[in-house]
Amino acid sequence: MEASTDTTPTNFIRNIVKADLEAGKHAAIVTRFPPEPNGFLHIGHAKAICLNFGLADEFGGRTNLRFDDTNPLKEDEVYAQAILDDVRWLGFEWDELCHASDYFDQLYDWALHLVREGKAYVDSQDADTIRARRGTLTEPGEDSPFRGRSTEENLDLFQRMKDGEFGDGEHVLRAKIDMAAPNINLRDPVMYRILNAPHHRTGDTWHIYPMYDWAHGQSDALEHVTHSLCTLEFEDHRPLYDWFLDQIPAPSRPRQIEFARGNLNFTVMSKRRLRELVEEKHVDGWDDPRMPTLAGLRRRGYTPASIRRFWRDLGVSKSDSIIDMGVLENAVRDDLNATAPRAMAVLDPLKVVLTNFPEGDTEWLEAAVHPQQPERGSRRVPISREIWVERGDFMEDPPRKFFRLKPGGEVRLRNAFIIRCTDVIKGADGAVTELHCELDPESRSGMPGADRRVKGTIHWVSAAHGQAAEVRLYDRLFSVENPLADKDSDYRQHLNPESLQVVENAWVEPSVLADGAADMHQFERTGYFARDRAAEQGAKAVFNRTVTLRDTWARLLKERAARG
RNA sequence: UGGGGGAUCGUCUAGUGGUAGGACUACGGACUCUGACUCCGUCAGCGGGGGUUCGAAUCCCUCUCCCCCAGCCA
Repeated sequence: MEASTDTTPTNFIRNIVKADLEAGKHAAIVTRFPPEPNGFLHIGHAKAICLNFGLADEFGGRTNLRFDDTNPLKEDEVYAQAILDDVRWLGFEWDELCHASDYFDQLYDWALHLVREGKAYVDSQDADTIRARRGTLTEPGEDSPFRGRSTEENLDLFQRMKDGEFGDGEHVLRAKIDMAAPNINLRDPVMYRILNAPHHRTGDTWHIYPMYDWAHGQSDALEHVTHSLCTLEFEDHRPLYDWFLDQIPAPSRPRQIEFARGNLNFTVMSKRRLRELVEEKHVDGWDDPRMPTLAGLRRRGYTPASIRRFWRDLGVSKSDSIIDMGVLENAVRDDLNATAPRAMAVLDPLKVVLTNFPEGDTEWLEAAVHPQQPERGSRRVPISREIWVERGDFMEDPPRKFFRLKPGGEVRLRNAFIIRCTDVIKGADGAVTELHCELDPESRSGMPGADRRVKGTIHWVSAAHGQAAEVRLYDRLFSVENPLADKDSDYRQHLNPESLQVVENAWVEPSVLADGAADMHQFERTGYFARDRAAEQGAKAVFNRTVTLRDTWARLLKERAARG
């Protein structure tokens, strides 16, 4: 995984763990990652994954992957499978694979215990009534008329709830705590609801299902989890978490610690909204490369290492944050810059005829797989009389400091020769259709004359050898930083209509599609690209642009334009 | 106006009484057969007001702003 020389930045949770270990509270820590299998994991989940697994790795502890599968109405096996895949892809392996549903029997027994102790009762009010009587943020709730039921009656009713004698919603089991508690979670929270629905793992066995609060802490205790890490919104559930643990003969005593979610700008990060985007076809599935899901990022070309490093570098705290997407992009660039083999691809082709290159000839040039890592060897790149260059690399009437091709100007063809533009050919509409250039044979890469310096270097692909490819360019999914900020408009209104741009006729050099070629490349000067085999229909290769390279020139132009 | 949290460079984050540090971004420069990378340098911050103290991001008071909670969701 990470190089051992990397130092782990500390944070308040790590400090707690360290202190607990030093104090001898635990022989070893146990953490857990507890997703509900009701959707795909996103980059925010990766924070929790890295935190939990990272802590256990660092301190020699264990981490369980536990499916919090207490609501059969929302859950599905396909999500569970996707979650497993994503966690493994991220680079982590769990010690035990657990399910809250594994504990349904134990939970039921403990609930019986609470009933017998007079700490839980069957409430037969309907949902609306329960809600109405819960009180408000400022007013206390009122006791249910069923709150005083006898233990015998509670036991009988609860048994029959379990046996499936009732319809959905007819009764619930509630903890008897305090209807006037200022913390609403303590106003006799529901422990079980009747759901006559099959569960993806327990089938038709159960007609009642435990609520989150009644399942989570107990599951932690059963697994001997020492540090139960969750996000901030559960902070005011902690008193309840502790209360439930106090009522049962728990086999261990876990501690809940909350940290802030990591939000990214220009996207949304709730499963509910991501599901909407998928179901309403605003994107092409959970693994659409524009999605912040791990499946989407993977398809986009993000590497596990870059995501791990991203979260490690950001740290963990309790303050709300919105992380700039640029930070994530920078993390992949960094990783890919070191690992991705280089190649040339032309996305917006303009034909160049090398007038003094013999017709029908092919010359094979040597080009480094990675210029900073000569040990990775070289690839062979063919050139012929006609080549493609990037349309944007030529300007007939260029601005100041334009180092690329212009009439009469010289530029180096990356890995090849210096050429001079001698003619600009235009179509009837005045648009440039073709360039005639003369190459300087002395300036060939690797030859004595190669050290002649020209200011610009551009990439190219031999027209006779280039492979046709489709390239998909991505921009941010939303056009505003925080799509949820405006309470008056729906976040979907802020979807960026230009988040996907399909380039049908790009050309890539042959090495990119050769046998055994990597799926990940840096197309020099344009960005990092991931082969998307799943998207390929016929023979044509498809590439997703993971991220662009930093482009100081483009930024300069933008600034100039802004200044007028 | 109930309860629970939070506020430190643009962003993320260290720092519980002793010169406010790092990372990313931005900016300037060097290098360059990728206007990339790398290297060097620069800018930039303790929400406000009081108080305690020789000394306060840190302790006290007060104000402001932000987030979460009234699912038989998690």
